[in-house]
Amino acid sequence: MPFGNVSERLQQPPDVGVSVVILALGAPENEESRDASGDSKDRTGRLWLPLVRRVRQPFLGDWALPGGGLQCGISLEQAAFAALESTTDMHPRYLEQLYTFGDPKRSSGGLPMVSIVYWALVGSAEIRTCTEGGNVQWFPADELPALAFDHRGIIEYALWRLRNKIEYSTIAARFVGERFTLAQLRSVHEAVLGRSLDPANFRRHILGSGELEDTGTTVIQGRSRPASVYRYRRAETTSSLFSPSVDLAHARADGSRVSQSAMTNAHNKGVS
Amino acid sequence: MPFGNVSERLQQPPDVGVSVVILALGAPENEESRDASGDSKDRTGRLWLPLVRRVRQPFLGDWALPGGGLQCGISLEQAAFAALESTTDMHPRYLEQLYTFGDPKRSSGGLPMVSIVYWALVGSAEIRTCTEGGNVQWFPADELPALAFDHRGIIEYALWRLRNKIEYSTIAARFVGERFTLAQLRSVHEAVLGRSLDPANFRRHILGSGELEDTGTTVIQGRSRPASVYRYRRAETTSSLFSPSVDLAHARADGSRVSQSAMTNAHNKGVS
DNA sequence: GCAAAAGTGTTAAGTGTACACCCATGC
DNA sequence: GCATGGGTGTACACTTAACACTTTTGC
Repeated sequence: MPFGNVSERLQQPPDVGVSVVILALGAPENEESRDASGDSKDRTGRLWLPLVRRVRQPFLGDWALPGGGLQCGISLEQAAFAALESTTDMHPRYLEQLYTFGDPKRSSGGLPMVSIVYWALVGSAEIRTCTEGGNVQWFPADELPALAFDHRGIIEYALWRLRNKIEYSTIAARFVGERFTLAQLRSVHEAVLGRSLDPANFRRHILGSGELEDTGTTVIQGRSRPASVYRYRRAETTSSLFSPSVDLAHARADGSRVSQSAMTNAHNKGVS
Repeated sequence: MPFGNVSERLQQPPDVGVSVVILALGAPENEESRDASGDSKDRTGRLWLPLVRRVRQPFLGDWALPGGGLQCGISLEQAAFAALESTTDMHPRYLEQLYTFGDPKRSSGGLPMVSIVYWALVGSAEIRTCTEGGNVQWFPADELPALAFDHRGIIEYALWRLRNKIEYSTIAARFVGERFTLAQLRSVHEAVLGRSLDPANFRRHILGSGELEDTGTTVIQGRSRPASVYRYRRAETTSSLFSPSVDLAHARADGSRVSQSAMTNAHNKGVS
């Protein structure tokens, strides 16, 4: 790592790092903002994300996205994966590149910095096992604290991308378990979109896509009629160059796939 | 710029550069592949792009995307702008970030390399003024030569993105002049999409979007009824963080805007 | 029985597509 | 007049959204 004063550094290429916007429906329960967030229904009905408190200037004390530097020999996806694991101890169930930010003004007086930003989704089950370190804390996506650099805008962009993508892809499955009822899947869509959806039309739309299959079993949720349990069909193996969402199989110790191409869909309209 | 052998370099962060996929309908006429491309209608009916011949290993002699290194003090967009101007002497009429490629395998034996890739559109008028240097040559997008690194896949991705985006945004205007007939605009769509469109439905669709306004003048194209001349409305000034397409005003000597937010459109479905 | 949620059916409105048709010009 | 492309009208298929209705459970 080269050192030098600011004027020397301006002659060189800027630092390049990888950051991750990690999104989940809910947050760990061993966390401080519990008292402010109401009951557990309020938790799982909103999007939450972990942030890291900065321990140096600039933006000392503000909150920032988890991230790390670039290294040779590993891919950008693996770098994002590592940044996610080192801060939250969780495995993402979806990971895709968001955008690369490099405007000199974004560092606000610090040294120039290029950030290759990924966004990740983690399932509700993984959140419970999350160990919360001293400088890592979860926040509701709609009640963010003071953020360092341009990270607030980056998070807004990730949320916008999630809202768009949930309408034409199967990423909602990353928030729930392998088996789920249509009501559970619908509540995910409602939490992300921020509005209620017609259960009848949601059913027809999601089943009509052919992505789901009935497992044959039913579960009783409340004091109502039992609901059929569905799962996503396998063989979403149409991965191609036109689907930059990453296959993390090679990056995971257990070798399980966490991301099938989520968007070779013809309805996809390009990132932005 | 640090030097060292390969094993030393593997300890350090990889090199980071900016590359550009430059697309146009047509190519300069002072160019060698003229004899192979047929008449001028064949030229303007297809997408062309300029490539640079590599003069060093790896991939010596193959063709590659124009690009350059990163510098502090300028934005990524400005770096892409500079790479475009230095190779083709042209001003882009549209410029947007495509994707950042960083897989270690993509260098194929060379040193690890991260490429922040942009894609650009240039108008037909600018192409004629293009000076073609010795190592720069234009190729049809559907007849590419041997390409270095993973640049073929990058170009395919850019073309896929263009085909998607032309259906819900106004980027087709970047290929034509400020004033145009609906037939001219339709021929752009047909060239990009690779299929013919119903003139009546195209008219209704494009006029129904409210983006065009009639200039009141007409032109006679062939031996047919005169066609009304349209232009895009001004005040596409809803630029926001959700529209990463770049405003190049600050990067242009004449100060004219070349890109208004081309996609705060609700139909946008995220990049990929 | 009653409440609540699962699941089905129906209908009106909107959208995309194919194609028939008229209009204005050059020849 | 005739051919050509500009421009309008229209019918049909399909999708979307709203909502009434039936079914199956807990209480």
